[in-house]
Amino acid sequence: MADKTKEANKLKARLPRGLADRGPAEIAATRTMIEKIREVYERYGFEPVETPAIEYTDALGKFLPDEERPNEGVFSFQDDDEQWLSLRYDLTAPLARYVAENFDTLPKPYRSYRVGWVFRNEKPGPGRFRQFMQFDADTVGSSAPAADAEMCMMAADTMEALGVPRGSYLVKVNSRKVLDGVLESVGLGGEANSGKRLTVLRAIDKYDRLGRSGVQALLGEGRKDESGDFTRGAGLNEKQMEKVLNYVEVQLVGDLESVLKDWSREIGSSPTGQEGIRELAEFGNFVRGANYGPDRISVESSVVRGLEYYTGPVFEVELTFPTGGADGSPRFGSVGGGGRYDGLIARFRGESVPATGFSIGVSRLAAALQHLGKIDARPGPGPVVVTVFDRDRLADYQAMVARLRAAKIRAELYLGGGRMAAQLKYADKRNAPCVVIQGGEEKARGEIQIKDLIEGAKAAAAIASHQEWRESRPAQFAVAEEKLVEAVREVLARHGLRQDQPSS
RNA sequence: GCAGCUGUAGCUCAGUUGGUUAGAGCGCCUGACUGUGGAUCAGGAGGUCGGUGGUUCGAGUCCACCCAGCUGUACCA
Repeated sequence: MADKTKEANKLKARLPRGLADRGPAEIAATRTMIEKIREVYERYGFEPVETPAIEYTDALGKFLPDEERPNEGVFSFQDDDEQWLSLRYDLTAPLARYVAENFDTLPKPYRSYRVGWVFRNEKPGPGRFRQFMQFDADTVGSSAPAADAEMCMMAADTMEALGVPRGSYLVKVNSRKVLDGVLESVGLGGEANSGKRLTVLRAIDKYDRLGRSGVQALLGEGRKDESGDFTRGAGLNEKQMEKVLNYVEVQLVGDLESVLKDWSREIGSSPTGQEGIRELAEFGNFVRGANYGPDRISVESSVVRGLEYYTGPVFEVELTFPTGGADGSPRFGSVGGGGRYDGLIARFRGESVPATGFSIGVSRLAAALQHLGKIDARPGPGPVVVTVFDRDRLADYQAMVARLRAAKIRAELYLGGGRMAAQLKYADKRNAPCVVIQGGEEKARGEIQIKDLIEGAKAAAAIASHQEWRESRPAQFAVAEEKLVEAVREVLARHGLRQDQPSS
C-alpha cells in the first residue's frame, strides 16, 4: 500500500518541449565551432562584449501596441517591483541597449561580437528549438555600405572556416528600401496599406519554397496548403501582382549591375527604392572589389527577413547543398542572417544611430554540419581508469591516479562498488583507452597490470569461448610499478590519442 | 494559431470481430566465471496500454473531451 502511494507521487522526469540536453560530443563540437567563428570575427577587428540573458521587456521592444502584456513569443515574467522582464530572443536588441547605455565611452564606430543562448517561445520543430545559440557581430555608428559589405564578406569567410566549401553556401542580400520601393510603385505606400504591405512581403519571402504559383496565390486571393488549411492573400489586382512578380523574377538573370537596372525600372520614381538601389550598387562595388563573386555573395529579390527592425540592406546565409529531398533528409536553409537597423538605438536616444550586424545560428548550423559529416559525432576517448582490487588499498590506487594526472593524463579512480567485471564494464562504457589493475600478486612483485581496452576489443573477435577470453587476458601486460606513466603513455600513443587535452 | 496523422516496457514495435494474468526483439540488472570488457547460456527487473469521463457483464481495442508528439501551414525579431 505504501509502495502504491510512493508510486503515485513519483515525479516524472521530463524535458520541456523545444529544449534539449547536450552531451559531451555535442558540447565538444560546439566548442570547436565557436572558436573557429571567434577567430574570423576577431580577424575582422571585432571585440567581445556580452550582455545578460534577461532584459527589461521594453528594452527589447516587445510590448504589443496598446497592450499591458509582452508579446507572446518571448519568455517574460514580472520582477518583484512588477516591471516586466524577458529572456532575450536575439543578441541585437540587447546590444542596442548596451550601446545606448554606454554611448559616451565607446569608440565609434563601435565593433563588437558576442555568443550566447537566446530564447523564443514558439512552436519547436526539427532543428528548431526554444533555446538556441547565436554568434553575433555588429558595427554601430557607421552608415557606410562598406560596413554592410564587410558583414557579408565575414559571413562568407566564417562559413568556409567552418568547413562549408564554397558553393555549398550563399550569402544572399537584398534591401528593405528596395522592397519598400517596389511596394510604393504598386501603390501600397502610406499608413493605410501597412497590413497589405506585410502580406506582400511575406509572400515574396516564400518564393524560394512555393515558387511562382504559390506566391501568386498569396498575392491574390490566398492559398490552400496540403493539409487543406487556407492562408488569406493580399488581394492585389492583376497589374500589381505582375509588377511584384516581375521584380521577384529578374533575380540572377545577369550580373549585379543589370539586376539593379531591372529593379530600378520596376521601382520607377520611388525615392526610397532608388536610394536602396544606390546603396546596393555601392555595396556591390566593395564586395566585388574584394573579389567576393556571385558564388559567395549574391543579390536576391526574395530575401525579406523579419519585419521588425531592419531598415536597409538585409542578409541571409543559406546552405545550398542538396537537402530536403525525397529521402527525408532535413532541410537546413537559412543558418544566419542580419542587416542594417538604423532605428534600434534611436529608441533610447534622441538621435538616430546607424548600425548593421550579422548573426550565425550556431545550433542549426551545427546540425547541418553534422549532416554534412563535418562534425565528428563519435564520443571522444575517455579517461584511464584505475581499478580498485583491494578496498583497503584505496590510497595506493588514488596515488596512481594522481601520478597520471600529474603527467597530464586524464585519469580517474573507480568510485563505484562493483567487482572487477563491473569495473571493466564501466571502463568500457566510459570509452577508456586502458585500465590499470593491481591485485595482491602484482603488488607482491612490485608490478601493475595495464589492459589496453582498444586493442583488446579487436582481439575479442577471434576468441570464441568465454573461458579462453578470460584466461588469455587479451592486450594486457605487466610493468614495474614505477613505469606506470610511461606504459600508459605508450598505450595512448599507440592509438594516436593526445594526452594533454580533454577530448570532450 | 489552423489542419491532418500518431500515442502500448528505456528503445523499435505486435496485440484478431471488445473476452482470462498485455507480448516479442533489442537494451538494462544478476549469475554461470568467488581476479578481467566481448560472445554464449540461464534467470530477473521494468507497463495504472498518454489522461479523464462514457458505452458495455467485460475496454489496450468503441465514443467524447483533454494532453503530448510528428507532418504541413501560419508566425519567426
